Amino acid sequence: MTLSPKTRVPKQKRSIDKKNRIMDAAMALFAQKGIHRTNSKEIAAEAGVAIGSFYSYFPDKHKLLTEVLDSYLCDHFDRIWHENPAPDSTAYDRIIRHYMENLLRAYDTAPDFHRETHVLRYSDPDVKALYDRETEKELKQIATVLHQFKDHMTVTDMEAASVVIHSAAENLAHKIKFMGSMDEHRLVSEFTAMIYRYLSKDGNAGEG
Amino acid sequence: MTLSPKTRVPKQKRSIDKKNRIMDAAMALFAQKGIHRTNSKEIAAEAGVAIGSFYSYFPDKHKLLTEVLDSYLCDHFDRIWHENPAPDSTAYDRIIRHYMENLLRAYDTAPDFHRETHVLRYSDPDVKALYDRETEKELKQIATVLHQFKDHMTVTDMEAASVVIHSAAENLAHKIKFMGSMDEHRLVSEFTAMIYRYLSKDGNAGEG
Amino acid sequence: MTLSPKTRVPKQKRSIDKKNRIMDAAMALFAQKGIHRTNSKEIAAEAGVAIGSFYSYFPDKHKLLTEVLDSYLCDHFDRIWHENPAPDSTAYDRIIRHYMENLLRAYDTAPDFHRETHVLRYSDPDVKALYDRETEKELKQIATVLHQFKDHMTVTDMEAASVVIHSAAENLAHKIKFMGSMDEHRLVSEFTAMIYRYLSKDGNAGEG
Amino acid sequence: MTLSPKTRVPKQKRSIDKKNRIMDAAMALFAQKGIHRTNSKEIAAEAGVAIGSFYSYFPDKHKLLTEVLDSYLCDHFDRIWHENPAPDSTAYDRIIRHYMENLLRAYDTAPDFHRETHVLRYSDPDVKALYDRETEKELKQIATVLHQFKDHMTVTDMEAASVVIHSAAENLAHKIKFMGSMDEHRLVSEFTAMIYRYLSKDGNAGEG
DNA sequence: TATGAATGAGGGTTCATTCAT
DNA sequence: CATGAATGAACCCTCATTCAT
Repeated sequence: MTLSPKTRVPKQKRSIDKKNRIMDAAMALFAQKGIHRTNSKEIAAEAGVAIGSFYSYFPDKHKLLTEVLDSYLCDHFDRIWHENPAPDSTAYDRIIRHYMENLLRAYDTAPDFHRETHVLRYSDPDVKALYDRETEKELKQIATVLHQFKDHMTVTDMEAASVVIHSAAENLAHKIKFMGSMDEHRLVSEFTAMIYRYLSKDGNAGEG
Repeated sequence: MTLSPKTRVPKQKRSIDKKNRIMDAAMALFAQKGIHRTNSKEIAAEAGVAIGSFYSYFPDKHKLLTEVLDSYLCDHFDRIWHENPAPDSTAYDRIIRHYMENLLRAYDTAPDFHRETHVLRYSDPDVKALYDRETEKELKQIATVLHQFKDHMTVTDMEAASVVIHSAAENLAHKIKFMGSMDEHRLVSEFTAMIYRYLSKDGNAGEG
Repeated sequence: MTLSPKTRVPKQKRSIDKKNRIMDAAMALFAQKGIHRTNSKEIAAEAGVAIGSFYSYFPDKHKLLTEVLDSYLCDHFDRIWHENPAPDSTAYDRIIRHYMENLLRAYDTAPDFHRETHVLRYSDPDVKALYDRETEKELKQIATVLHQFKDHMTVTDMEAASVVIHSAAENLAHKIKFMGSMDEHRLVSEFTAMIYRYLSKDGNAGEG
Repeated sequence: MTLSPKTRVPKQKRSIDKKNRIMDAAMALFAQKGIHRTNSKEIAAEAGVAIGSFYSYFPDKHKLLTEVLDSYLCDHFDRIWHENPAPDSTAYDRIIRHYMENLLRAYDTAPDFHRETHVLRYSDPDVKALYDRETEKELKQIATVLHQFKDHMTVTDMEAASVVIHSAAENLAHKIKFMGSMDEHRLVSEFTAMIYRYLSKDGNAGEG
């Protein structure tokens, strides 16, 4: 009886389920068929919901996308950094490899969805904003780790270093997960080597 | 890095016949307004051509896109590798920096078009094929350069190294050119440092 | 023009029960946003009532409209004829001017609502029926007044005269209240002159 | 081959026919079923045209309406003032009656369409603009006529007089043509009497 | 060969009304 | 009786592509 906002704010369990059903259906279809090859009617049908319900939970198709993406990216971040914590070790190469492996595993939840939204990053301001937020969070984490080892490192511009490392890792993950580039194991090893030698004061030691 | 500096056939200023006029118009509009916000009528109008002519030169809109992209990527490759040949030097860091700078300059011709097509790479098989071909060419170039200096390098899996380097460079270029990430100069320096230390047998020397 | 000055039952401030709250809300929104730009959910929300309740008081949106209009038109009539009784005078021009002024004042209660429903008169049979009833009442009043002064008048077809006068007055009111036509005062004076000379046996006397 | 405007400007005979077919179909349907009960597909179907053609001639449904109305109102004006010129007489009442009769006849072309658009006058700015222009033209004509007879008239505020007369005539026409009010002949006579006595210096003469 | 009028499937969104809780 | 989630027909409009001229 309060002056209701235009889109329903689900309060009852049944409703929350429904909103989630729509989001799940959307995520699945976006991944399967691509985002702009999926229309709102299909999403509603896949969720087992009338088209009218769709529009009572989301003001439009685009807002649905950003809500799904928002939720996905939060999960994604947690999977990289919280689900499987880094080994408490001074073997930096272990930490680097662990990071890259976690990153790759994080993509396994919904690689197609990630790919489909990632491409919108460059053309859709709302999607860009969400990815930028995610990138900021990632950069902060990387910078924190770099800081811990700063006495053993040659790098001085930590901020730039974070960007370069993040950028390299991200695109490598995309090559592996989106394009099936080469053997994953070989690339992880090479990436680990690259970052290790880049950071390490004496470039020779390492895993093996 | 002396690979055939054969003069690049200038593909710009080719507004000679109708087909080329259409391709130029498409490229301009795709860059300006985005690929799926540009419709075939607009392209024909911009090219000063009837919509019917459009369809006598291209079976459909998608084929137009791939032809334009094909031509663009050939140019792009030449701009990176042939337009401004690498210094004949053993100062590897110079060569690395030179590569990254050339790469960034190559994007300046049509950054918006590059961005717009790049995103389709992940969802459109034909676009993917063209980018894959381009990537193959790039990897071969990088591998060739690595080979020249293999005695001064720690790296053994050259193929993996090429992928990792290319991947890092490409994404950094995208961050800089598509997203306006940080200061270009700082990132180029940091990238150079990363690759240099990664490859170099003794990780300490370098530019400065 | 002394027709029963029985005190008008104040229909405003009737926000007592749900049904009245809904009717008030509807009237306000119809006026504010236009009738077909107002949907049933908004009315329910504005009334602080569930949409389900709406439909337990009114079989459909259209019935709500006609009930609101019915009530409004009764008010409207009272405001013209009972609220501010005509001067007991033989100066006919005074009486004419008084009528027109009362009419204009009556519109001030809810000009936007009046305008919005008035237009439906021509396309909606139920709305037409209500307005026709209202018009009948008005015509009767005008005829009664004309009758009182029949000895001083040239007019013989009183029924036709009533229609012509009512019609002129009504449309002038709409021009003034709905369209902001010209200066109200000038038009009222000119209308008074027109009707006065039309009715009066010697066309020259009058107010000034 | 000129940079084409978004909606087709018909140049060939066939196209002009088509645009006219659409406008005629729209006018017929608007009259028959009401403006907002007529959808664009129906109009296209009635005109024997694909929905896509509809939208190549008109940017949207609303523009179609205003174009049809524009054309209709120009016709309407001509029918009142040019088709059947007023008698060259000094019998003012003849002129008044002639005006009212012409006005009524003008409505006979498309009374339902007139009614349907007239109601939008109060809520649609573009429709209002067209009707306002029409009203201006009418007022000018009336003022011109009044001017011709100014020596025989009592009225001094000609502008206000024009508005009052036009307003009375218009609404009377609506009552007669839209609502079937009373006998047309009686009302025309009474209207003629009213205006004649209103204007005439000695209020007694006249037709009969 | 060139033209541009014509096509119509398809997409996003609204809202009056119902009915299970 | 009150609630508000659910429904789905209906609407407006776009645009890749065809084909008669």
